[in-house]
Amino acid sequence: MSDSDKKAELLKTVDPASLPKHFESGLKEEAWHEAWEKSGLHRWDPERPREETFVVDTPPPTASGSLHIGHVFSYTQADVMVRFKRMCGLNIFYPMGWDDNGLPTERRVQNYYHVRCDPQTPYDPDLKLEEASAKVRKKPAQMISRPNFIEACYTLINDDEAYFRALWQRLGLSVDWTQEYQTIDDHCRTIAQRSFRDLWDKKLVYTSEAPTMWDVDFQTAVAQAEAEDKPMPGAYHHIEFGVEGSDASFNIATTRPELLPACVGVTAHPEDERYKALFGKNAVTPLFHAPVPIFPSELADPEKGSGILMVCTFGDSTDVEWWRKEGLALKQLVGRNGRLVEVEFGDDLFQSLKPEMANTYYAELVGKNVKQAQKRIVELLADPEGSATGKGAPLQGEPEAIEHPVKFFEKGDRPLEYLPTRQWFARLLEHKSELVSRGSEIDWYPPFMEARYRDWVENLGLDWCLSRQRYFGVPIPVWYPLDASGEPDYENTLVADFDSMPVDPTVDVPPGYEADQRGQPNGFMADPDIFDTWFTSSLTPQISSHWSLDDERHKKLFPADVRPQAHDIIRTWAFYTVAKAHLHEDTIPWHNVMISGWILDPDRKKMSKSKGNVTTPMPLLESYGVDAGRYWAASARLGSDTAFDEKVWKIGKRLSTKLYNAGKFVLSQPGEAHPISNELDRAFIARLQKLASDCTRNFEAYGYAHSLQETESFFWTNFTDTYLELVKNRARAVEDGARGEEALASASAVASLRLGLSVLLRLFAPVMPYITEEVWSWVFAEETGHESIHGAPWPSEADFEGVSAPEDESHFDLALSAHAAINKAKADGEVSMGREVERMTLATNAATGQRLSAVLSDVLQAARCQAHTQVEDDSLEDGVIEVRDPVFAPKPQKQK
RNA sequence: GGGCGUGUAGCUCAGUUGGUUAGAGCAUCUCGUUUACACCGAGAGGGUCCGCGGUUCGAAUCCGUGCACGCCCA
Repeated sequence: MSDSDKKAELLKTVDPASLPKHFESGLKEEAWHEAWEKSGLHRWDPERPREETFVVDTPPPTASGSLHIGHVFSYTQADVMVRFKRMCGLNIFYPMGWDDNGLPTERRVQNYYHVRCDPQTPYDPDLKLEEASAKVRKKPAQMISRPNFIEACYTLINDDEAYFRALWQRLGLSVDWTQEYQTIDDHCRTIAQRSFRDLWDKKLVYTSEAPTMWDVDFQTAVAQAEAEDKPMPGAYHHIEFGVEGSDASFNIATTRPELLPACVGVTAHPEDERYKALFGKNAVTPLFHAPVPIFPSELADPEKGSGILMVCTFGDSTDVEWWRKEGLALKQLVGRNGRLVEVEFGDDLFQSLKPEMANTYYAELVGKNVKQAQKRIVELLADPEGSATGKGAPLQGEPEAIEHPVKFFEKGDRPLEYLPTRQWFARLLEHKSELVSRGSEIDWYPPFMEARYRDWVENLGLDWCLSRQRYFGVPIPVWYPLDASGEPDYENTLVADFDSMPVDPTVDVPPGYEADQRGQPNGFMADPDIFDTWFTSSLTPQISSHWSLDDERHKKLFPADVRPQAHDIIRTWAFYTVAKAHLHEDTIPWHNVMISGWILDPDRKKMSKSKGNVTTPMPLLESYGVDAGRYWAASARLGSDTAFDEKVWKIGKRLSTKLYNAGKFVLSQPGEAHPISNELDRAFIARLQKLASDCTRNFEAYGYAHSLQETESFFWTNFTDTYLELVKNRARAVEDGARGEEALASASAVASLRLGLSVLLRLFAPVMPYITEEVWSWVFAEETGHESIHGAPWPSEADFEGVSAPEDESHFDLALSAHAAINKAKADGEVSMGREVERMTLATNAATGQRLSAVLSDVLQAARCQAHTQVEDDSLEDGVIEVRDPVFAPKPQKQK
């Protein structure tokens, strides 16, 4: 034995017999999750500087929503990036929140317990609620007090959140669970209310009574971002109007005849010859005989209907525009509950040339909902008595059926109405261009998603309505003084002080007042409303950074590095978050946005509860293992919608199994530590090095899917199926008694296999945290001193420093080709790959033959070739190896 | 109607700045049990790269146009 041999360190190995036959994913997932929690691996270190920190602005899921496979998809994609950054040595700040305030929770509570909140009902401290049975659901909902309702909300969200938390932990999201929050908790209330106060001080919020989109079932205002168009069947009703002081008449076309009593004007295009003569005159409505002004407007489309139309308060957003611009009367017809309110024709507002007739007709409509009222008024319009001209029934012909877009609250069941109500707004319209440029300061992945953001901002038509007439949310921290007659004075709003927050204005008293002045003349009243949920969730970066509460922490965590989210909420969550950061601190909220695609069902349809095509994750995770699910999620590039395909989970599981087995083999090879010296080994390492640098480049551009694909393909085609087979015999030589040069060559193979495995495991680690951790723990944990692979360094130049470059990198491909050529010969001969080759001829051109000699011995050993002849055939192309006249040994007898 | 995206093997998807004969996995067929792995391996077949037109020595890739699908917005 030489001196160097004596000094050589014996490698730590694993005994394959001691390991279970298969990777037991369920058991191991639980065990590793516990280990990670215990070691604090995912914990943020507040002591390290900002430059070394990677801050994630995690989406707080709506815990009351249904859990489906799309969650696994997008949250995994974020976690894969986080795990990469952690291995790059960054101090990860990865919090988790629950978006539990607001309407989704209320709705779930209403359904689950079959209750409704009634602010007039007194609090019942002994109230016990149970999940409503089918029988109970048939009866009217139980009315409960506001505090009882809010208690019920808390009970339910805690259950829902526990369920989500369990999934996240199972999924292996490397979240720092010490940084958990709920958007309803006191901390978030404080941040949200302070946000309001800050905007108030900057004169960026205001209250006004203005027509606002209103959901008649939830009885709350909604913002532009929450409204969506749905195609609905409707019908043009052609109705004859008269002209005051003349025999003239014209027909308007409307889809909302029930708003005829609220008609406040008539308009047509200024260039429309048919109606030019009418501008400046008054029209007279049928049935109600109300005189209303006829005015020109560019917004009237001469091609649509008859080209002339009635303006009502309010049929749609254009009505609001005309009403504002022309200073028209406000005849509000639809009440907050969606029913037609009582009005009296003949007074100053509801003018009528025939008040008695008008009131008789209107009596048929009052109290009806919009749909019922429409049905009735169409009947009334068939009455010739109601005509404004005396020329017969006002309704001209049959209604003409059409399909047209109707605005709905995204969570609502009936069309939105426009109601003038007092609401709070944030000034966004005047900041549109700045918000567009903020968008371009952010790096979007994929880049085209920025266009979605920009389009939305550029098309904003309304300021942000941020008050909601609901219960379970953050209260608007505002009171109004009451004058001597007890009427609120909205001009002198009392906004809570920064330091007093969080406040509940329905309980707390504004500065300068006493509690007993609540509701009294010259006293005060609370604003009863809560914030739009987005008002709070647009502050997630500030909630995590403790904005306004801890400056030092805030500086370390804001702006964040990345916002992961899906593309459906660019107009809401992403947009409002950018707006808040801009308005509060004149900056962007994060430097990067990664936008996940959606999971569609196998027919490429959106998954939704109502369609019944939702896939739930737990059973899949149970049968394929978490790593397989993560593999599926990480196979999809950012931004691309993907049809759900269980096959991909199967492939993930196969990969996990292969890693387990390859790890078992490589790490069971005994030997001493020696450098990688063999040419084939060095050529392999050169390839590996290139792979590692490609993966790093891809990951840095959020191309985790590309990295995974390359790693997987390398692992299979350059490692397990080939390189590993080629060097297997050489690696085992030491066991078989090799000495001297042979022993060093053997050690080179073992070292190279181990380096290959170590690098590949780390490249896979962000995607498949469990199997890679398992294999890592056998040997590498101790050997490297990095107890967890997820705390080990991402593969870099440092891993390859001790390995000298091969003479010729292409030796690797050549060895693979030779191996493949012999395999093909065996396949053609219908013998097993393990069959010995007694003799064969290898044909190559001269140059290839020369190069082949550098790696031939491994190839021949792997192919179990006893004898061979090499011939030159210059008709063969470079790199091509042909096996000629192979003679296989007889099949060995089976041994008992 | 406007914007964005997608269209490649039976299926799910790669395909970089234009560059040999367009790839992978699954599925199919044939063969093979070998001491890491049968939750395996070897081999084979399978393509009008949505259509049309253009730029170019050369187009899945660039340009124009049409079609289909999805999403966002009117």
